[in-house]
Amino acid sequence: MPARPPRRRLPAPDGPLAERLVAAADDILEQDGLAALSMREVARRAGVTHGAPLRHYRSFAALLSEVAAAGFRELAHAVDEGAAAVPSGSPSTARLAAAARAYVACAVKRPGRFGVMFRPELLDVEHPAFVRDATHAFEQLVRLVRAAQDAGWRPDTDTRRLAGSLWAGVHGLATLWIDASYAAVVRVSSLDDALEDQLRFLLGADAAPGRAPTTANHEREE
Amino acid sequence: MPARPPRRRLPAPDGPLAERLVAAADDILEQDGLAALSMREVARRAGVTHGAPLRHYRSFAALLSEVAAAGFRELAHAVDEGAAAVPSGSPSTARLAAAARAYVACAVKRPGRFGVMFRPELLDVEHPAFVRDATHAFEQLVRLVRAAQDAGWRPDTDTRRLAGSLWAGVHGLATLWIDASYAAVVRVSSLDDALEDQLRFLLGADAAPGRAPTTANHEREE
DNA sequence: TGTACATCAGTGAACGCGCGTTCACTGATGTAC
DNA sequence: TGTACATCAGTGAACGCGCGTTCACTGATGTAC
Repeated sequence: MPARPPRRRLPAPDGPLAERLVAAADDILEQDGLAALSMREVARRAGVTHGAPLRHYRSFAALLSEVAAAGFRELAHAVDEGAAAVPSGSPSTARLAAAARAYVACAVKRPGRFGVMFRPELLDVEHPAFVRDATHAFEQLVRLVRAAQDAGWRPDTDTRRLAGSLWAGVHGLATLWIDASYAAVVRVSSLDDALEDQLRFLLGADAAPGRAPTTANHEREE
Repeated sequence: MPARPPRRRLPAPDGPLAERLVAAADDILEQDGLAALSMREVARRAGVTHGAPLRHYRSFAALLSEVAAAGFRELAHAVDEGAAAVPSGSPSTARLAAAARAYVACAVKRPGRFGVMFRPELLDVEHPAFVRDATHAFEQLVRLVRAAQDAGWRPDTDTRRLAGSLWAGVHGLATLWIDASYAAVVRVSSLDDALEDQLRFLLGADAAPGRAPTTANHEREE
């Protein structure tokens, strides 16, 4: 009977476990979706036993809140980059349109994580990083809206509320696209098309000038 | 030792079990939320053993699809009633605004069920009643949009796409309100306020004339 | 009116599963002396 | 340079739970004769 081999430590993992766990959760969300996400699966993916994560996060909800916070950070960064890439001198709404495109692209690129960010029943909504990063993302949108107002767009509307309206308009398209409801009933060939429609609707033709509505099909009563 | 009492049939339930199961699922969603919803809990609530539902629905997903279909039917009905209550002679967008208010009211009244309607991973998205009722609800919106176009609102935009844009704009507010994200960052005192903002943003001042934007607070750069 | 039979909705035990969390432990590491 | 000690991240067994689905059954009901 062979002697039981001495228990060895695995080679050092590639980083502090706390961060690797968040990365593992992201992987699971991207590859297998929210339904496959659990504390135990995260531990498996990170190469530790299922008790280990609880040394770093008080609960599964706390880990998910960290995942959501990271999602808001990446979202804010993508939106910022999108808006910053618009040349100065563009119409007042052009930066908002670019921000909206970045928002939707980010959501659709990682729909699982995006979903977690808006599922408070899975999260600890008091989690400091979550509150901080979600708030920060919205404040950034407020700044973009304010700049557009300073450049003449809807100057008489309350800035935060205007930001909220724009957010809801863009967020609605993102979620309806992700859950496949939009494409199931609106006859549209791609998300890009739907998004440009939405931007023209929300911001006007200046913001999404690429396609003129020449193909409009106004279904008239017979 | 007392003789075991003869097993008796319970008194006849108040309706065919298939329908009672959907009603029980609705109850659970309303009272305890989606997290509490399971095949077994539905059976418990309906007063039958947990095997019974499978005589009527092939799977839990099939039952949920029936719940979602009923949700779309009720949504379509509420939207229709809301739009129909607008007196003729009102501005072209007034009916759309009323429809949007009904949509949001319906969503917020039963947030659990509304959530299920847009969670394809829980449903059998090929379920005939689900497909039929979801499609029908959207087609009804298309008719309202077409009527508004006939009355002069955005006449040069493709009707279905315009309906899709409006839907996304209203749906986004509903979901962000339900998951508490909206109120967490936008300073708004009630859903009604947020909704009127949204309608003014999406449809213009004619649609939501109640509140003039006199309290606008354009946060200017310092 | 009575009897034999088929139907089938609902029962309840069982299967096999994965979950979040707890907890006594081990063993590598860093620190104090 | 060597020793004693405390720390604590990670282990792995266990707890108790609920889940969706299967399946042989029972027993009330409707039908055929």
